[in-house]
Amino acid sequence: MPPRLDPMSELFFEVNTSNGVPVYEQVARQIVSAVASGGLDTGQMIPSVREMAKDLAINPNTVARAYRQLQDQAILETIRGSGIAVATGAKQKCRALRTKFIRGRIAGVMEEARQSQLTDDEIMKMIRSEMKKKS
Amino acid sequence: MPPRLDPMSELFFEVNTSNGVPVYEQVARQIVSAVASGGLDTGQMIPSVREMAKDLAINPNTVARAYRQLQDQAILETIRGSGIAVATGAKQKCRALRTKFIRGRIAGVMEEARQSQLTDDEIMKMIRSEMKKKS
DNA sequence: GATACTGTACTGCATAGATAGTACAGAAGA
DNA sequence: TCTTCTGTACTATCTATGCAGTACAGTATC
Repeated sequence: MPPRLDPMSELFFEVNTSNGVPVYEQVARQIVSAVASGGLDTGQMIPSVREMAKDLAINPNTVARAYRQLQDQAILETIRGSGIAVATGAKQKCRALRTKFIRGRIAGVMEEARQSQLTDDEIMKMIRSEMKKKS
Repeated sequence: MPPRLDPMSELFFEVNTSNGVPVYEQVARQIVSAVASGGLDTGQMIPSVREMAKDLAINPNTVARAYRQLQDQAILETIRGSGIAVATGAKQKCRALRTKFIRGRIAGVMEEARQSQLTDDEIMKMIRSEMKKKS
């Protein structure tokens, strides 16, 4: 069995408690991204609930909730008494999830922009300008 | 004084109670968009709290909250006993608000996409594809 | 076997949003 | 003047959500 991952040495998880996004969602999402990008491989043990909670300065239950959500999607699997590992076939699922999630966000913004009666040109201008800012 | 606007005849307000966005926010946002786009002009009386509530099948207090929020921003002004009208200079304010809001949304999605370790190319591909879908 | 670690279930608390009800002040219109 | 409409204020309640704290069950390790 692969050694457990040191949460802060290789991955750079962080939570923002003031942006409205539930903390457990942020944790789950970052795990999905890490698996999708290859930062976490199948079979790899992830940090324990308590360890992750300590490092992120959040409640263990919040971490457990994120893990459970990913378990329900068969992305993580529990080895009781030992820990939680990345499940077989998780990478493909996570890539699909990531795409679906971001596409959903984009669609949401498009819908809001449409309701605001902005033209496609105006929207694209804003997008390009924000994308420049980012990099 | 201009006649009060019939809420459903000229504007097409609608609320979605299952998308997580507070109803009062949706109402306020649609008014801002209407003013920004010229659907509502300065001096125009908007539907009364009770009328709007009835048409949208929501609580009058929820409508009042949306109106109050816009009053605080000097976009609407109260004429006690008569109703609420679009304030002077509201159009410019609303255009600025709308832009700020949508830009913020776009920036949020960009940030999420970055955290998901997607490249700018991948993001742009998704955006173009979603924009096609929309129209 | 004892200890220390795993995950997990359960309960309670705090907050935010929406609703409902009531009451009040001011203006329009018959 | 009287009625009816406006907005506004205030309180209470219900619900959903997020999070913290505690306790419990199973496994690894010495």
